[in-house]
Amino acid sequence: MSSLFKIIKKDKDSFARVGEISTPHGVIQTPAFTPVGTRASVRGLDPVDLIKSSSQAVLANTYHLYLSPGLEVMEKAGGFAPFMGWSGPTITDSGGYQVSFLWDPKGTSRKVKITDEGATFTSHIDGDKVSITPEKSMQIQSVLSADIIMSFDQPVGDSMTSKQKNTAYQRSIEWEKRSFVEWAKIQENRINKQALYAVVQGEDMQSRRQFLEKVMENNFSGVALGGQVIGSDVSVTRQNIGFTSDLLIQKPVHALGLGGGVHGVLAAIEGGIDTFDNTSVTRMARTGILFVYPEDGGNNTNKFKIDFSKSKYKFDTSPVSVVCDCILCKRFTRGYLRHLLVNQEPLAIRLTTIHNITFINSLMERIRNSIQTDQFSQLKRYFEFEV
RNA sequence: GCUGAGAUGGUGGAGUGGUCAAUCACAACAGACUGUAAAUCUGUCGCUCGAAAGGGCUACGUAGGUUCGAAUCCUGCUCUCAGCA
Repeated sequence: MSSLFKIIKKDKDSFARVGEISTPHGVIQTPAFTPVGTRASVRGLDPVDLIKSSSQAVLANTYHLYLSPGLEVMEKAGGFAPFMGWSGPTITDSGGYQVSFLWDPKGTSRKVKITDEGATFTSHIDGDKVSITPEKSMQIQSVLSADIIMSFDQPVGDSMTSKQKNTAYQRSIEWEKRSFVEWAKIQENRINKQALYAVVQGEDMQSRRQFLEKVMENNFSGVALGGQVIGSDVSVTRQNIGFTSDLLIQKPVHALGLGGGVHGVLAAIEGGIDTFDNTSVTRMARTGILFVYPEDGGNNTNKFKIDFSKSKYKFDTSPVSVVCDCILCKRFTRGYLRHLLVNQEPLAIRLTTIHNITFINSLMERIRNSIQTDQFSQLKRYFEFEV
């Protein structure tokens, strides 16, 4: 298991590092972005699109795939990756986040009951009563068969009272311990061994560190940062991640749901993040908001994002980006893209999703190269990121 | 030409005497989007003054009329659509 992660080069000025995560399905060069394919599909893209946009791994979701199509289908397919035709490395989330946060986004009265045993909730698909425990999550994730899986936790939400937060911390530690035990048992009978990451909660550096020390009494393969918002506030991110990473020198660190765009990514990597997922990269793409480089008009003010559905791009014959080499930028104009977006042509989703994933992946490649050549600072300046 | 129906804001389409600057949808514009129930969600959407509360003005084809009061009732005109010739 110790061969899971190898650090190749450390940045001289920060916790950033270049490394390799070796999985049964290939190597992930880190730092890396892992696109989210919730239901065994990165919306709009097929596996060839993913490879062409330099994606190294795909993250799918326990909660969604458990509810539909269900374990029987997943079992027969041999996991979600073969099911979707993806042969590279994979990650699954544990379902903890969905169970806690996504049960009632529309105000309907779906109920989630969380006890020390686990979470019971109503399926958003057919109203069935479903329950997920730490053990169950491990069993499901074994069937989904990702290379890297997450322990089952109860995320700490901003709206919780301090008492609720405390309960969630304690419960998560317990749940993760149980996740670890179940995982260890399951792995004995698996051919392709899965790596298990502990999910670390925490509102500030202190609580995160305490949590980490506690949860790592079990020898998890890696660590995922969850709960607290990461990325969107650069200074908070720096403190949070930079602080904890000194305990994680040899473990791969994943950021669950890393926000904040280009600067959020830079801050997190500076803090020692090795991999991260994010849904807004692909979600924003679908609404026409695309990442652009400084050469294309990206700057600190627009956060390196431009909404190409705006009518001012109607007659624009230039490409989205002169730097990017994705199919959208190589073959089509901004005006054509706007046309596709405004008229809701399905092609728009594919092209914009390819672009945003390509952008983030190539940002990752630049970061890896810059760390290797001691030029990470220059890269940060290029993106107007305060060093 | 006759008969019938109708003309409402960028568009479709509610409203049939006061609570209508006018339901709603779409478009447009602005904003949000962290482990994806998100090709979603939120706001604005006649003009104008105001930070806001709120005020002023102009509006429901057009010209008149009835009424304390009309998008809503009456008459003329213009136009559109359907049926008959």
